[in-house]
Amino acid sequence: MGKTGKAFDMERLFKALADRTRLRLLNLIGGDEVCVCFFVEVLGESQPKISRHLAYLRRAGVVAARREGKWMHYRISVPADAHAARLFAEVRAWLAEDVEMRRDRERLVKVCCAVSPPVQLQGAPRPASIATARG
Amino acid sequence: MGKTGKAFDMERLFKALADRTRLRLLNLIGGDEVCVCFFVEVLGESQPKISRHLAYLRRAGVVAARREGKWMHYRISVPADAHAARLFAEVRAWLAEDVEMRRDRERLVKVCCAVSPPVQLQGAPRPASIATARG
DNA sequence: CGCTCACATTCGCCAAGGCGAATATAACAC
DNA sequence: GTGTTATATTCGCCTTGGCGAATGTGAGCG
Repeated sequence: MGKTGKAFDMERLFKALADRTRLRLLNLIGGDEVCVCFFVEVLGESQPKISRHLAYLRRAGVVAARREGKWMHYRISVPADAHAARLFAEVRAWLAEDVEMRRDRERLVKVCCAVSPPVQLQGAPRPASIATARG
Repeated sequence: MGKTGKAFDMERLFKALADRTRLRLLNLIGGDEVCVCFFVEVLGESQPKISRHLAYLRRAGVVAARREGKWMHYRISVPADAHAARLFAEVRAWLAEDVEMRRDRERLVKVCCAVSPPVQLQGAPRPASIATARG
């Protein structure tokens, strides 16, 4: 439950969705678990900016983080409330069809599968589903 | 189309939904056409506050207004974009189940059907569906 | 015309939050 | 311990937007 005692805070959810960078992040995560360094590389935004928006999404309860050594992986955290979950799924389906969002995902795949990735990404753990679909 | 040339501006939609007063207004409108004076009465907020939030919703393209003499009626304006429309329907279904939102609608019905309504509301045009279901 | 009613807008103030720049922290290597 | 890497947080500045209070506007009435 949120701080107000409600099952899920609608206002807080919509505030979290009311920013293009955060929508791009949610889109890049998709059904996977993605390392921060990929967000920075693919979106071409500063690392602190990415990190701040990820923190905002975490506070809103729509993503969760997992540490793996130096790296942090982010994944979608589906809301417990049924209506919130349906709505969230709707949002992600919409994102999946947006032009800019498609381009972002294409860049993510390209960066993940590159034979010689950017220097900053050498050794970074790849998103599972993309790395698997590599061959 | 929005100013950016996109079919529907997701960010703008979510900004419009990221405020409790605006969510309460959308909920009160429902599938109907409601006069501003009822919003003021039912929500117990100042008239300028209500009017400002209605203007915000209008700019975001989610409500439309119609003048009838001195009165202004607001109704939902369903987005043309299919994904936006589905998402918007999802939001309204969610609103319909929220406790505070239910209370608001009950107050609206009560005020509309009152034998001796508040002075400010005497002669105000009632929402069609509620007035019809009166008997 | 003036007056009133219903609503919209403007103004001044304040808090939330977006940004780049700098700094802090956590984990690993040595 | 030092140093480096990956990520998080803080700081100062600026814009957005919420609020109450005051004012503006448009429609009807006499």
